[in-house]
Amino acid sequence: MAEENNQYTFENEQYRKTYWHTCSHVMAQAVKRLWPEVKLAIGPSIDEGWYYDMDAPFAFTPEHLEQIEAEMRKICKEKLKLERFELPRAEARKFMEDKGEPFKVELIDDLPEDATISFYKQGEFTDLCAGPHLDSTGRIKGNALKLTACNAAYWRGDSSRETLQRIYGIAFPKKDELDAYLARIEEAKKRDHRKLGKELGLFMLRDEGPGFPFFLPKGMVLKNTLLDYWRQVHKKYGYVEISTPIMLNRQLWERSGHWDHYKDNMYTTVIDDVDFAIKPMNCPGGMLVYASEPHSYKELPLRVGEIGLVHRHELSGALHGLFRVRCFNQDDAHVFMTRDQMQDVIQETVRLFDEVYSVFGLSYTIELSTMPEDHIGTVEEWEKNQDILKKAITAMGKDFVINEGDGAFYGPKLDFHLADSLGRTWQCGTIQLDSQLPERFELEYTGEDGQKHRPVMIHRVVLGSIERFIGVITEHFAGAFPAWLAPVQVKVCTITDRADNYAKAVAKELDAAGFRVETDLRNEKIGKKIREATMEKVPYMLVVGDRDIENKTVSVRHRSGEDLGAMSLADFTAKLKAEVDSKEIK
RNA sequence: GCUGCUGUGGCUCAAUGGCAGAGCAUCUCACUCGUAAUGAGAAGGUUGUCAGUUCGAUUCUGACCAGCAGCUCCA
Repeated sequence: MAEENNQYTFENEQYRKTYWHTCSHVMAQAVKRLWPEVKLAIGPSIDEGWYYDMDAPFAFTPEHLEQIEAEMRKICKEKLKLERFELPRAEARKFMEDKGEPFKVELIDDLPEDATISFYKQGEFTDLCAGPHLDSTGRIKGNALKLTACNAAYWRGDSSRETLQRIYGIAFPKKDELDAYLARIEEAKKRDHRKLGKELGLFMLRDEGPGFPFFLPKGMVLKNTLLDYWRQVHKKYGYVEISTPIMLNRQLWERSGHWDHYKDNMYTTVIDDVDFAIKPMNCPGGMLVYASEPHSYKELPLRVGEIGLVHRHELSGALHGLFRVRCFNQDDAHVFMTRDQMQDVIQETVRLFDEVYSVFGLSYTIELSTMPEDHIGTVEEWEKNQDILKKAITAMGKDFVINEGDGAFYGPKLDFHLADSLGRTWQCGTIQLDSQLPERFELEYTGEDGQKHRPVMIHRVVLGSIERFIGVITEHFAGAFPAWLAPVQVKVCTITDRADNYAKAVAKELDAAGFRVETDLRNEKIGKKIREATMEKVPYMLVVGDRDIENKTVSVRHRSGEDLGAMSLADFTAKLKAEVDSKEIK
């Protein structure tokens, strides 16, 4: 407990959580003072700050939040002591019933019969809570707290239950820290890929197709460059590539299990009286390719990649820029192997992931998702497969956290969550172990013994969805993509129209050398051209004027503002080539 | 899908129950300029859609669509 170790600093995570937890109670107290009819549900501290869920007869607005904040500051000034006391369950229940707090009663009802329930009292306000808490509301710095949002949340996370009002807050020991936090949030908003995507002309979304992104010319360059790299890496790791149809008949989806387990998210249609579904996943098509010819153990592990366009009908409220769409390209691959090869293949796949992510300077955390309620296959099979995943990852010296019951319906998986430069994480890569689909599709290979055997397989994506990955790196780089990825790598800017022909010749030469180059020959001042190219995040600007024509040079400026001076075009080309080839992040 | 909010030229945003405005971008003209915005002019909008109230609706009401925040969901 914070009081005991006397670590009154946010460096101490326990203290930080306790601080925020107490803030949440102060917030609840403030709300009850202002609107006694509000029913309290639950108010934990979270990774950043806290929230409190409550049932109010109206929806909170930003104006309400200001009122609540003011009341919270008052409570802090009052320096109310937090006193802990305990009651047996039955008394605790009656206590909350008398106070007219139905959600608290429900919480108590879920505790064991013989439980003793702790409460914290601060002034006139008492709340059910396990603690710990600060010893006084006076410990909270009133001017360094802020209520950041009010929103809806389901009671107990259940969409069939009451919709409650949730208020989020954040607080720090000092006002500077609050200001720094708020500044960081502002910075995050500037990096939002939806904003940058529009500004940089990467992609767009239209009312005519909610969740179906359009890629614009510059976004397409990004996507294709990414895919070129992807193909290069996968070739190195021994993958072959296939492409399977977007639409296949119902029978196939019934066989794969998708019709039963995933139908609500699938787009279906009827053609010549036969049900068809647009693929939400690539695997059944991949199964058909494997099954189309006999295989030998000598071919295994057989690594088959597919950049597959999938469609999934996600709930309208879940859509979010490129992070959550209804149609996207998966950089999918299925690796067919013998049971003996499983661990090696998983480890090889993780090495491939490491190689790809490091190119972008992205770090990740791993989650192991285990057997869900709705699954196919036996429990023994699941446990065996989960163990293999654990063993493979542990042997590589990597940490993981377990995400209970979140596996795919056909098998357990390792999910790779990428952190962007602001520390937010997005699931991108996944490695899913599957012995069910080979069974359902009766896949076989001929073993050394001349007998037919059933292979096992993994489904895996590195980038995840190309769309999501583009969103992640857009935010990660704040739109300033490394030169090898930048849609436009060089902008040749003229000082006067006397340099037009020279600029065109420079651009032509760069284009011939394989670079993506644009010219800015507009009748504008050089300052304006520099400004606009910088805002477009073009890595290099080549300024050319009379002096450069005379000396046969280009004056090089990096988007960071650094002036690299005049050099020959050959020198610049060599420099850029080195930067592109090394995929340097700059 | 749920709760709340939002929707005005290509973009960012004003304003109003009585002829809809600015900046940027676009086009034209002048300026020919050395590292983050040269000046002037022109053109551009049935205010998301459909109903309703009203003498009159972009403004008020309702439904729908889309977006935003969060929840739920997420192979």
